[in-house]
Amino acid sequence: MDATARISRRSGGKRTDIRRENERVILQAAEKVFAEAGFGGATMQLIADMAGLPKANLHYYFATKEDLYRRVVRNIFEIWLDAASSFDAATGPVEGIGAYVDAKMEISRRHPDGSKVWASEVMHGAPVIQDYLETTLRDWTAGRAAVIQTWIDQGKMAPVDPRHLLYMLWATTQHYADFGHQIETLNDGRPLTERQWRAAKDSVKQIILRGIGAA
Amino acid sequence: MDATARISRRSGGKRTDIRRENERVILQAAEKVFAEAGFGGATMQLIADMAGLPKANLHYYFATKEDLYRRVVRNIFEIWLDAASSFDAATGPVEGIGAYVDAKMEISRRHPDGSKVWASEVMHGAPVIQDYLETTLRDWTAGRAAVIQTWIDQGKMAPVDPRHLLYMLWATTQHYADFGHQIETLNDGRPLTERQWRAAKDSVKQIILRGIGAA
DNA sequence: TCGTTTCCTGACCGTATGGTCAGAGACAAG
DNA sequence: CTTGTCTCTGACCATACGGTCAGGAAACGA
Repeated sequence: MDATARISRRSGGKRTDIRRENERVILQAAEKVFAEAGFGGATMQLIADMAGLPKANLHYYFATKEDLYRRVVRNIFEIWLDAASSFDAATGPVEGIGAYVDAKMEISRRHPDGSKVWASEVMHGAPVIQDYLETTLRDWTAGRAAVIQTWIDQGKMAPVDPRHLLYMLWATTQHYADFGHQIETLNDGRPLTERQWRAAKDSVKQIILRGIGAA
Repeated sequence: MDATARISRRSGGKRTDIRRENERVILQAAEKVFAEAGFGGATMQLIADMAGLPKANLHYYFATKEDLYRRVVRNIFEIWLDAASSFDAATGPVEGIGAYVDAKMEISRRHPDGSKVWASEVMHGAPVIQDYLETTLRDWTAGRAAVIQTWIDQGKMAPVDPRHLLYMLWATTQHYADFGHQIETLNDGRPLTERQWRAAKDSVKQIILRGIGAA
């Protein structure tokens, strides 16, 4: 790499900034629109309006609607994978699962749109991220299931099927994002308060940890 | 109602049969297509092809795509309300919640498409069934929460927030329908067997019932 | 300043979609 | 057979959509 290339690629470069900033704005708008309307219901025009850019400009950064969608889905997937680290550092179920629930509940709270896009994608048969399910997610799941199994073997929790436990963790935490509208309606039309979010986390942790005989 | 009208409206009448049968076929096809593609991605042509009818015929029975969609959503909602009866006849959490989980898991297994359509609808802000959420579902939820509270007061289970418990029941059971594709992928690409479904039900019941101190 | 690359966008295009409609066909009642 | 009602459908229409493109504007390096 020569000096010229190094300079033109430096992260603070104006060119780079423009591209990065616009991609960020577009991805953010796209996440929202895909979450609200689904892939089929979303339109490039709607995303463009929400991003404050002409539609043709979107196609300059993302060749097709599907490319844009793919990026949105991968983004949320990576956020979730990060939350997995909660699991690793732990020495037992109370610590590990507790931290994992906290992390995933926080994601449901902070990134409800991304969660909905992911849910939608999987519900429709995962047309664009099937390979991720079969590789990354499969490996991740096998790894955590093994960890849970060792906890069981060590007598740190009751013998439960690790996979069904994982499904329950995913379902319960993501429910607060995917079905947030329903929860809000049942909460007299008001979003959960800080206090209520804490109660939700505590309830989930309490029931599950006690349910697996770890608390 | 005079004799003529009575005859022409009798349930076995040929005219009535044609209408009912065609509506049934259309609704069945629509449920599948809406589940697979979402409201925006579904097309009347696709539904027509799946139902084996010309597109114009669909518009004879259902004026608009939205009318058809509305009917599909209400159908699954009523199926779920029926499952609620499991709750009522019970005298305690083990019996009541156990039966409710069984009923909802069975629905996830038998009507995964309906479940997906419902999930999609709620995720997108419940544009067509918001009134149902605010009336029927709100009442139902309040009623069951009260039942759970009495069980707590009677010492039949630990003090947990009834609402978060209900959310967990909904989330966990519906997960097996809505994320069925993901579960199948993690099950080496094979659908859950009869045995595995039983294991799933048992795991869910075991963790939750124990988690609320009822088992 | 000049040349080059990147960025931007109004106007445009082919296609697919939801929906309409006139009229044909099926059936029952008198 | 006649009349009236319900069922059916090919052909059609206006619109909206994803995507393209030519060419202008802006940002650089030299």
